[in-house]
Amino acid sequence: MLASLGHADILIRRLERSSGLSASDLQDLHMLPAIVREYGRNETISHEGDRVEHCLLVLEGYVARFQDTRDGRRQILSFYVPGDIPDLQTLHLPTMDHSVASITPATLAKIPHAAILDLCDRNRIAAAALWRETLIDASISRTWVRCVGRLPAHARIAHILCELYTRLDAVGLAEDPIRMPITQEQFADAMGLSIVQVNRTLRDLREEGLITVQKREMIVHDLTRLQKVAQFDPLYLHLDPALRR
Amino acid sequence: MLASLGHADILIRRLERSSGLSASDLQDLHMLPAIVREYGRNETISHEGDRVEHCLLVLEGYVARFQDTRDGRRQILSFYVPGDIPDLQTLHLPTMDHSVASITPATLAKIPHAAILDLCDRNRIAAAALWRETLIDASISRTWVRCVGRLPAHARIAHILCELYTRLDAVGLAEDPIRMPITQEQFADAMGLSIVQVNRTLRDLREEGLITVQKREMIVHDLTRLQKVAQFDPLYLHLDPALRR
DNA sequence: CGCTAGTTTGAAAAAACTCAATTGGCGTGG
DNA sequence: CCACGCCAATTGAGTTTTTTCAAACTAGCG
Repeated sequence: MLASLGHADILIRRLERSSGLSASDLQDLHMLPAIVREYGRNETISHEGDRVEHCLLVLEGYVARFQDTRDGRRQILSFYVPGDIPDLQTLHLPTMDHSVASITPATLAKIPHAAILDLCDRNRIAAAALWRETLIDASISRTWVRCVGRLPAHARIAHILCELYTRLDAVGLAEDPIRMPITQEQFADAMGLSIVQVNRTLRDLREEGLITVQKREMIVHDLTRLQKVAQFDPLYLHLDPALRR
Repeated sequence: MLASLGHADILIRRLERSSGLSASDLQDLHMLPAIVREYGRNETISHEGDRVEHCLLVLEGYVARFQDTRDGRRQILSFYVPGDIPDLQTLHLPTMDHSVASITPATLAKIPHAAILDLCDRNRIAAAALWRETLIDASISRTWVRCVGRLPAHARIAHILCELYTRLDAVGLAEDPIRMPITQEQFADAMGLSIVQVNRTLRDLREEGLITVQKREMIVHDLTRLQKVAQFDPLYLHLDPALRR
């Protein structure tokens, strides 16, 4: 179905928080048409090499971007939660340089590039907010480079946990205990580790009393200490209103 | 000195190629004021945590962005060559989430954010071109995540060589033999390896006849085979005009 | 000529990986 | 309701990759 979506609401709330804009600046977003679709777990939504003409807005569930290596290994490049647009860069780079997949059952809205570009022409403030979102996405990738390139396994795992916790918290989705529907294989593919290593690292973090895991739910017991282990500094998420222009 | 720079030329030429725009669309860029400054080798130009009000345009030399870890290790996040703007994201994220340093003697132009933002308001086409540049930068970071996270040492080194060669070639700077003024320590910090490992890997690549290194100059003998070792696909650099909108 | 920064090599240690087997949870079909 | 099967988590053991440490070597420069 093609509908003038109330689904813009989640995007508006997101941009209000992340860019510190008022809802009135973003009213135009309500005009964006979208096709809403549900996906099962582990469905590939778009492929590296595709030319796309829509952006994907996550409404529900978790989504990831990834690239594969020739020998069939996978590197997850980032996780996305409701309110995120995993492929916003396709607005100006319509050829996908990576793939997108659901990692839980998920609901996504497909919004035509043409509509977003048109909106950007009419509303500079919204345009700047969207540009800013792509810049934060880039900042997250840079920090992953540092994380994967220079941190030992236990710090990497702690880091991704801190990031997910902080990002979910920023959009009001961090219940406690926090649901963490990510498999150990996915953590491994995200942090450049083997499944076995992830498993042992999680055990260690458990034994140190930093987290508890039961039935896909993760309880962060000691965020401060977890951040210390992770060398986690939330600066790169650019969430702090005091640091905005 | 604050001057209406002819230094815009290098930027214009760059955006012409990368965005497929005509020089007339970009005439406005000549209006950008800039402070030109020279730096020595290994000078830190801006620091993580700084709030900045200018962007840096590389006119000459090589520049890198990096983050440090608590124990004093360093991760280089990307390299920049003439025509690049290493911190274009500060337009909308004025707090630096990483540092910038010269890795050779370098000349940079400092361009005030206000002037660029003003230009973007007046010239949509230039604005889109700049947005696009930040998106390519993000794409490069994502590919580095895959590279560092999932490729063995010899593929990582081959990959960064292919990337530098291709990017230099794209702006007409890839002479043959190509000058590669990057130390083994910098390769190590870029690819998440130890200096020793980089040295041994370069030796192996040399022994396989893929490259020659003498006096800081690197000759790529067999780009095709090097790309194969690296699993290098230039798609992520988004250089191909055929793939543009 | 001696200093420095960078490169190179050997050897031992550490981190992480692979392989292989087992366990546990959960949904489905009988 | 139970058994089966599947996917994910877990554990042990041996191997590989990469790191660390230490020392020698080299080239450029004042």
